[in-house]
Amino acid sequence: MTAATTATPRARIVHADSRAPQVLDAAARLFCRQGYAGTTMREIAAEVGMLPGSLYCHFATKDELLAAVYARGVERICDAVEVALGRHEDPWRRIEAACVAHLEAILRDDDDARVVVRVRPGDVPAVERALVAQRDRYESLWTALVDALPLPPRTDRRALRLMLLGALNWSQTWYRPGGAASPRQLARRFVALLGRGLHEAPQAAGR
Amino acid sequence: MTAATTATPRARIVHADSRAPQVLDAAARLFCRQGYAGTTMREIAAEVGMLPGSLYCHFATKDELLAAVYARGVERICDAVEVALGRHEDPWRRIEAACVAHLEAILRDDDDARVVVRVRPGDVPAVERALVAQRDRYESLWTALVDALPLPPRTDRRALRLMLLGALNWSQTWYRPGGAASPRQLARRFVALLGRGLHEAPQAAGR
Amino acid sequence: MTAATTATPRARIVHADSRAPQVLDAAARLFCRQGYAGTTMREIAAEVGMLPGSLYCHFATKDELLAAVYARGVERICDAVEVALGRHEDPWRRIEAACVAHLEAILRDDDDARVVVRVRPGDVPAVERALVAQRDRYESLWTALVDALPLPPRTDRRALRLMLLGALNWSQTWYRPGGAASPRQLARRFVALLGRGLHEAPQAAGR
Amino acid sequence: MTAATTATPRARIVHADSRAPQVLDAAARLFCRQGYAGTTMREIAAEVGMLPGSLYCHFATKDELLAAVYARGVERICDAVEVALGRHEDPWRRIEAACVAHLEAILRDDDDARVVVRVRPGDVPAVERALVAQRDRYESLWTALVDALPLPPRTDRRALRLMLLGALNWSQTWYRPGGAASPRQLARRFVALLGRGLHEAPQAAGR
DNA sequence: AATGAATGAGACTTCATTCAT
DNA sequence: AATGAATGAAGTCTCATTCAT
Repeated sequence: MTAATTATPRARIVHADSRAPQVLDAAARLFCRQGYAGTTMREIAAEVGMLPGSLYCHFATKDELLAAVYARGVERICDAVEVALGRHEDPWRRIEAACVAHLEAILRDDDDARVVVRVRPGDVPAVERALVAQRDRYESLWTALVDALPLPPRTDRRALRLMLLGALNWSQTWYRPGGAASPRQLARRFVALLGRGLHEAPQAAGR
Repeated sequence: MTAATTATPRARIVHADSRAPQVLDAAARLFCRQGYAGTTMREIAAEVGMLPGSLYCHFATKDELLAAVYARGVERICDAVEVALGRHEDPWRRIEAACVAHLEAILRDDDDARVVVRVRPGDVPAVERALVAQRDRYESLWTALVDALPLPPRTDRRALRLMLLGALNWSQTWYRPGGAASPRQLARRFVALLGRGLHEAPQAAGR
Repeated sequence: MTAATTATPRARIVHADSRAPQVLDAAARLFCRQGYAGTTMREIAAEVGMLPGSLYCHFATKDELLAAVYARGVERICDAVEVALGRHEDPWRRIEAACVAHLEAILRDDDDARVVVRVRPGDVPAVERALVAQRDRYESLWTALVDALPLPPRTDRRALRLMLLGALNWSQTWYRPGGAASPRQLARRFVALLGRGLHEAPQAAGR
Repeated sequence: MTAATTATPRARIVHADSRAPQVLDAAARLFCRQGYAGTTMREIAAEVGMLPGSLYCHFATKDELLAAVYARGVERICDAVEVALGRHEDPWRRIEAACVAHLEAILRDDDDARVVVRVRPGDVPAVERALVAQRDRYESLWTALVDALPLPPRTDRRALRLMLLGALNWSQTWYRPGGAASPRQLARRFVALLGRGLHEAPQAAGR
């Protein structure tokens, strides 16, 4: 943190009492609970205590509202991961930290982040490009992380990245808070499974 | 055996040309392309060349139509995996075969199977129970597969199962046919990544 | 009753096992419970254990089905009233007996009779004529009954008839079986109220 | 008091030209012409020159629209009767006035009032309670009116009330404007029939 | 006499969105 | 920035009815 301290809000010329953020919050909450197509503008408005028409003071269309939520979500995950990365230098430690941050973001109450995993860009053609671009920006970060790993020769790094992110993202499907493992533990176990190798040492059964 | 036997088992007044299967096909196609909420009964009907109301001769509600598609999908994946398993005895070979069968089912043109991965049961409360029950039936098969693996002591077998299935299922999100790797190759790479161990040092084991 | 005795059914050429009567029963039951517009052919069919299309083996349209029920209903009320009239000669006794018979018919389980009171002919233009004609046939009977009463000069006999029948018919709106008074009692009280005169004798308050 | 007062009490952003009343009018007109089940939202909308969906700006469901019409109807009848009662003190005069007011309300062009008699609450389960409650409110007024009558001992006052109201209400079934008697005349005749006593012998009393 | 599938119209209702105020 | 009313299209589903079998 630099000079600008807590009390002094950044001088954005947005009316201080704009309720756009509230709208985004509500939309995020509903999108990630019910999906995009399963959520109506009415519901979002009701959640904020507005009338449906009023939403259009802040966002031109439902699609754009999603895009805004999505952007915030990617931002949050990026931030979380970057903060986590800042604490480690070892490549395996770094990827583990990234997994923990990613999983915490998409499993906990950060609705924006969860939307990024929940909503398929292809379902909203009008903004598909924008969504994919944002998601790609984030995933390139993972490409770098995986590339930095010291791996056995001929390891398929792309498959590794996809496997890891896939496992993490899919967990949103079955994870329920208060379950056996916390997001942090879960992330670590996934990484451990990959790192250690599962073929029993002695048997070397292989093919 | 008299005259009226083999050819006409009991087809008497059965209207053999029910178009229910076509409806299921169309529904599966659209559900997995556009999602459940994003698909309309109108579209399904149009795809079969029926009027929307005619769909209700075969399925009482949209929800039930989904449930029927879903059931067929689980059936198909189960069958595919079981057939694949029949060819192997070694636990690692078996799980690899299951991964290949699973991935081929949910990435190729088997729309029913793809719907199982695409649609979240929680999005359709009216039939959530039914969907989850079917999916669970299938997943228990995986629990057995993972349990059969000879693994280092204290390996978290649940995490392993979730990781593997998660990675497979999520691939539906990004996979495009004609890509770099076929479903079969992809599945094998995922399994290989897990089996070998990626830490450089004791890379001795493996295939 | 003439020669044709009980065991020998009149030689109608209707197939003895026709289920048309069952259909009529079911239709009557539902029409008088839910009204005409509020009852569907599906419901009627289900009540008889048929499919909707099968109803059309017996009745060409829903309207005609109503007309048939209605006809049976008028028939039943007429019969009941005529039987009741057969037992009395005194005009007041006769009208009281008619009221009792009428009320018992439209309040008890005779669904056909109840439909006659429940359904407004005007709601079913296609058969309105037929319904009204049948109802009129019955009401002419009441005109005769009222005309036969020895009444004070200048009594409005038409108003009397309308009032009496109106009170009787409307009771279908509020009457619940098992209530304070039976249909028979109720009918008698109505007649008594009319016959006795309610102005208190001595006061002669009137206008 | 400053400038901005009297003329604009609080009308600020109130869109004064709501068409809800027009919708109610149209609904009442159609409900009492065709019955509740026999009337469609389309028809109502067309009658007001709206699109069907626009009706839902004002009423959440067809049922609620009926409830609103019904409420207005009860209100109107109550008002009419109470106004009529205000002019009389003699109990017989009062009940006669009530009958006249009631009958004029449900036979003339007050569609709201007519709906109250036309529609059976039991046909619309979702709002049955509300309708019955309103109707009961009105009928309690009649209980009081009848109780106030000086009647021969042991007269069944409940039967009297039901008979009178039944006769009045049922007249909606057969009455056609421009007929022999006006609603006012009809009501008076009904009351007269009850008051005088119709047995020939002691016809002394009366008007 | 009855079935099962389908029709075609239309039911009620909801959707995202617009716009004058 | 927000409202209340409205739009126009479309949503799921139901209706009476038809017809080959």
